[in-house]
Amino acid sequence: MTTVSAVGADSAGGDSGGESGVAFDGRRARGAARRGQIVEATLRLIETGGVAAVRHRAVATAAGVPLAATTYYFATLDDLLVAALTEAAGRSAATIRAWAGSLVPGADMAVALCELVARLAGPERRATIAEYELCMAAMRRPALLPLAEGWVELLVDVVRPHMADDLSARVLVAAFDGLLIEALLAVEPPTAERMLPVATRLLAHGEKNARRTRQRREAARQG
Amino acid sequence: MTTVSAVGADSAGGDSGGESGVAFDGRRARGAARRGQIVEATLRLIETGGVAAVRHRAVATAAGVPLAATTYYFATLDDLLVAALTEAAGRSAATIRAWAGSLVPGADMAVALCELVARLAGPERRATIAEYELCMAAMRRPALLPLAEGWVELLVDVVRPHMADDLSARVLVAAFDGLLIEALLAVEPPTAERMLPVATRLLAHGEKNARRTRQRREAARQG
DNA sequence: GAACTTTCGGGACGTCCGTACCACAACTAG
DNA sequence: CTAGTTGTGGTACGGACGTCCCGAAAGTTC
Repeated sequence: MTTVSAVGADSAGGDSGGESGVAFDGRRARGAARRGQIVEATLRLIETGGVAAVRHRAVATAAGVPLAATTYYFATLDDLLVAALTEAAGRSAATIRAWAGSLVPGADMAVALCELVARLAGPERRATIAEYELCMAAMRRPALLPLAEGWVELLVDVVRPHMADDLSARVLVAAFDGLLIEALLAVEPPTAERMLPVATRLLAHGEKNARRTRQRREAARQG
Repeated sequence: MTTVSAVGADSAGGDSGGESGVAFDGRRARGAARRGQIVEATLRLIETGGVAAVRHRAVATAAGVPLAATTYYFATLDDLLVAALTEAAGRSAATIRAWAGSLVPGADMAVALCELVARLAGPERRATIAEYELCMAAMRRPALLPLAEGWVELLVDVVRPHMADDLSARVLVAAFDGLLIEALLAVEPPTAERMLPVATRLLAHGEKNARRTRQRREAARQG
């Protein structure tokens, strides 16, 4: 819920004292909370209206704060988008992490992936589109591009422990991206069953290999 | 070059006469040309500044036409985006068609795909981003979504004659989409070689199968 | 208490936007 | 020729926008 922003206190002036930790300033605490409200409202706004709908006034209304609060915490609209992208990346990684964590060792990876994609393109379609829109926005802003790239790397890192090797993790993420964007472009989101044939082929790099590595991993876990 | 718009004459009033073909109205011809200029300028604008940069005034300046010309041919900005998306989809399909046509029967599909993706994410990066942005814009506009979905189907149709079967074509397009979006999100576009391992695994559905079908196809071509 | 920092919030400025209007030119049809 | 249609383009209007400013309030430190 709370924003774990990487930007920190940038618009604030400067630390008052030296290196001693500021005990606890109630003002800053409430300020951070409000900042989180604004970021969350921004994400909600992107979900309903796209990145184009992100304006100071709209964000202020959605967050229930006065107009000046948005310019106080985010000097420019780009800063606000940076914060939103960071937050969205974190949420997305959490989603994938939860999915990866619920994988059972013996199950078919393609089936699990299709279920994830179907969910992201169906019930959670709006949030997914918001994430992709933020990625697109990042392509045009050199400052945001590393963040978006790190997003992909984060996904790879999240699924890596559940895969046989590094390459398999990258293959899975690539297949995930390909399936997801096509599912998002469909007039009505495809079911997991409909995507399964494609996903199976995408992830079937000779099933023998995969099964052997899987068994090796399980053996290592038990031994 | 010329716009093959599906919208036709919508902002014009109505046909003057009955069903007889209008012989040749020089005004309409020049009007269509100007319309094409405007669409092309819009695409150029999207390449450099994104969909957000599409404004009547900016388009007019880029196309070298007065402001009123843009509102004359496209009643609203959305109409202009529809035309741009249609045009972009056509160009994209032409690119893929050219690529598919240059495939040699025995060559490695993964290598060819990586070269295509490297080109689209490297030298032609801006145009590719423009296409994806238009797709994203389509996700929010019910009127445009079928067009974007048709785009994906078009890609499948284009590569289908070069593939063993229907499923292979869909797999290829999905891998293409996944690789491309990740390549676009990289800070510097990856080389074809760097993507090759992932692409190879994505397209390797048991190499035996593929080789057998390929040989069958070649035999059918020669016999 | 005083002095200071931080947050708050109303308001205003200049700019750019979409769109509409309208007189006029180019052209065709009769 | 006249009448009618179609393209042209300068201009203007109401509104929304990003951003800045500055006084007030809340809170902290001494």
